[in-house]
Amino acid sequence: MPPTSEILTAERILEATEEVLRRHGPAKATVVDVARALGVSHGSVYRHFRTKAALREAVTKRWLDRTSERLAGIVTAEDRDPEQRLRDWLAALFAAKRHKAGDDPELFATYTVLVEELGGVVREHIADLTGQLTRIVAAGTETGAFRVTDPAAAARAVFQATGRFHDPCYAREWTAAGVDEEFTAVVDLLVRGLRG
Amino acid sequence: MPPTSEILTAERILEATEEVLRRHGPAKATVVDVARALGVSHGSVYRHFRTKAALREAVTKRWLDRTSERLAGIVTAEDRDPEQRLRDWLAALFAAKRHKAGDDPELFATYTVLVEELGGVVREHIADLTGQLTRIVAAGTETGAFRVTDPAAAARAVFQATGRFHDPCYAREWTAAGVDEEFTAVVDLLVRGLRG
DNA sequence: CGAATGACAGATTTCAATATCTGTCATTCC
DNA sequence: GGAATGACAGATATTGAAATCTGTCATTCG
Repeated sequence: MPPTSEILTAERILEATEEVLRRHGPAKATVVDVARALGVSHGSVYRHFRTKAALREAVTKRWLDRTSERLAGIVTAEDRDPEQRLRDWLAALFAAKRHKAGDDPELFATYTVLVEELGGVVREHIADLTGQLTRIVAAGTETGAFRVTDPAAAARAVFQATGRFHDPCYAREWTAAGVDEEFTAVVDLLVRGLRG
Repeated sequence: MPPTSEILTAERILEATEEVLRRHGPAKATVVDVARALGVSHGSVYRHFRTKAALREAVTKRWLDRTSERLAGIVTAEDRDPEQRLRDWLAALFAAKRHKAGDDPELFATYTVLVEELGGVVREHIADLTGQLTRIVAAGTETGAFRVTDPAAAARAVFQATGRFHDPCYAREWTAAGVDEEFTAVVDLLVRGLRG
């Protein structure tokens, strides 16, 4: 019944790590804490993750991937035209980030710190997201809804132009009044630009 | 001849403050340091600025205003059409920020920290900048170059959508390869959107 | 035999004492 | 008399010794 009796897997370590991060924050969360939470020695944790940095990286990647997976469904939603899919996707990204930031601010702040120290993981995540966006823009180009010469470049521009609504450095402004109108204004402007 | 012989003015205190900030950084710069640099007692500094926070605010406002003033000239450049003026203005804003960040990274980092703790000053500065943008967008609406219903809202959207190229939180990416192409891609997309 | 342990060295963090700073104001100086 | 000073109380920052953590590895355990 105690977790001690179960087999120690990487996944269980990641779960415990997230819990420790939520409790202690990024600065004070230690590998020893994680081991304590699992009822094992810290040496056992090092069997699954070579360094503390690797553990932090893995748990952050896991967290970012949860968002990517949610959005992936919108890319292939054939029941909506590309323009609507683009709007849905951007709105879903904004909503996902805003909920993460609003529901558990401690954990969000924690991951924001982690994300800053993990350049590679973030670049990969952003490449993943702009890849999804590219597929939507390309679909719109094919149907004639959008008129762009380079869907990938356009997707990158759209992603960067909406940074205010998904980049953690703006998180504190996501609760301000009127932010939804601002979001709509930016997205409308971008969609008009894509239509050419 | 020594600065001690000159009259102690708010401006001289602000100059000394900027120098102290450049040398010591935002965390270690003290009012005593400023007074020492001027060869006066720290009590004299408090005659001109009620608190340390007020001094930091004044020096930051001065720094931000230097950028606003440079850009104001572009708003009224009658020899260029509104679309070109918009492109010029955004490029000038990006160039100004990028140079500030590149030429004196220490001081830029310092002011970035100050800006973060001074919500009011920044809001005012942003209102100033979006006000300038609004005048350009409104001019374009009058000539028919742009088709927007609310120039102020459109200006705000353009400002927010270009955040990646003027918000200090992205400063570290302004030296990356390809950032100029990214800037052009975003501005092109926005201009197309304004043309409707 | 492979998984887990815990003692260990060196690096990092904590904590409490010590020093410095902020902001005030009675006094000095010109 | 108005500007400047410097002593002062309370708040904040620095410092270095002690505690904790990271990462390794010889040993134990099942």
